[in-house]
Amino acid sequence: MPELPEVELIRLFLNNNLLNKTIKKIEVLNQKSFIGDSKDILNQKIISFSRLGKQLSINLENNLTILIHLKMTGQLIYEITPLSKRVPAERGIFGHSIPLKNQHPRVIFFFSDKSKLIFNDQRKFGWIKIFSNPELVEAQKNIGPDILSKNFTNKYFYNTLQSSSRTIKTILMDQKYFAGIGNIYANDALFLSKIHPNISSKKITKEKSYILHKNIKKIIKESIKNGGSTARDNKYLHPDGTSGGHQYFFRVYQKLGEPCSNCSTLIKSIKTSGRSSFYCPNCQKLSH
DNA sequence: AATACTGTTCGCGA
DNA sequence: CTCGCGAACAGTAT
Repeated sequence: MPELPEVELIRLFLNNNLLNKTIKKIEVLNQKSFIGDSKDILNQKIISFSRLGKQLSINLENNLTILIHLKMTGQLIYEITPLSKRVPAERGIFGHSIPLKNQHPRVIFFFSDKSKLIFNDQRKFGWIKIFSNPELVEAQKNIGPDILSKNFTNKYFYNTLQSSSRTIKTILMDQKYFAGIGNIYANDALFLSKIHPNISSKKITKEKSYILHKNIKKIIKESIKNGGSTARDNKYLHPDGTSGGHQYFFRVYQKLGEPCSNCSTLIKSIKTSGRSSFYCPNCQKLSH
């Protein structure tokens, strides 16, 4: 479920709450969700958190990394007692508590102070893997520059778009080119840039590419400020169980049949290599 | 009741 | 190499 903004918010939360804590116990409730030997990370202190695109790294004292991918329905929920010790989430102005029902715990980490981090994952697509440094580099070598990194330059962006005739939305969501964009932010960034999702990537002009590059960064940062997107069925929650607020600012994503905020034409939905694309047929023409 | 849909990515075969 | 499509899985909506 989560894209870059949601994973980044989780990273910030965990950095505020879990830094320097020691892993005391790990319960694996679904074998498929945890790859590696949990004994390797027992009694290890957490020294930092990092992120590449949608992947979250928990870096340990012994140089091993716990790499987490939440895929469609993964959640990380942090429970601590007493509650008063919890540092609030950075969740924007709309955050409110969501009752934790229909959870699907797959892996639970217990820490020295009795707090615990629960990995929920309804559909079991997500995973947690243990890596050494060289293994991590190898595992991430085919992932493109993170949207928020300085390597995500305008020039690299345009050159990449020129390199393929697949649809622009497919390219935006392909993590080997740029890391972090998923279906929500691809839809809304294309709308803001007045680009049809199914136009051939190499047909994007330099000027349009510049606008799209700017809008991608804008919308990703905007979502982080708004606390990320808690869309259908509360599949994204902050680790303290509160909701995000960016869903109230969706432009076209899941807005089928609603009027375009720009011209009031009704939003349409089509498929782009198997995924739903939402767009305004008036603002986002096929022939730009 | 059966089918389609869902915030993701990987592997297969063309 | 590139591409599109189904699979991995569980739940809800039509």
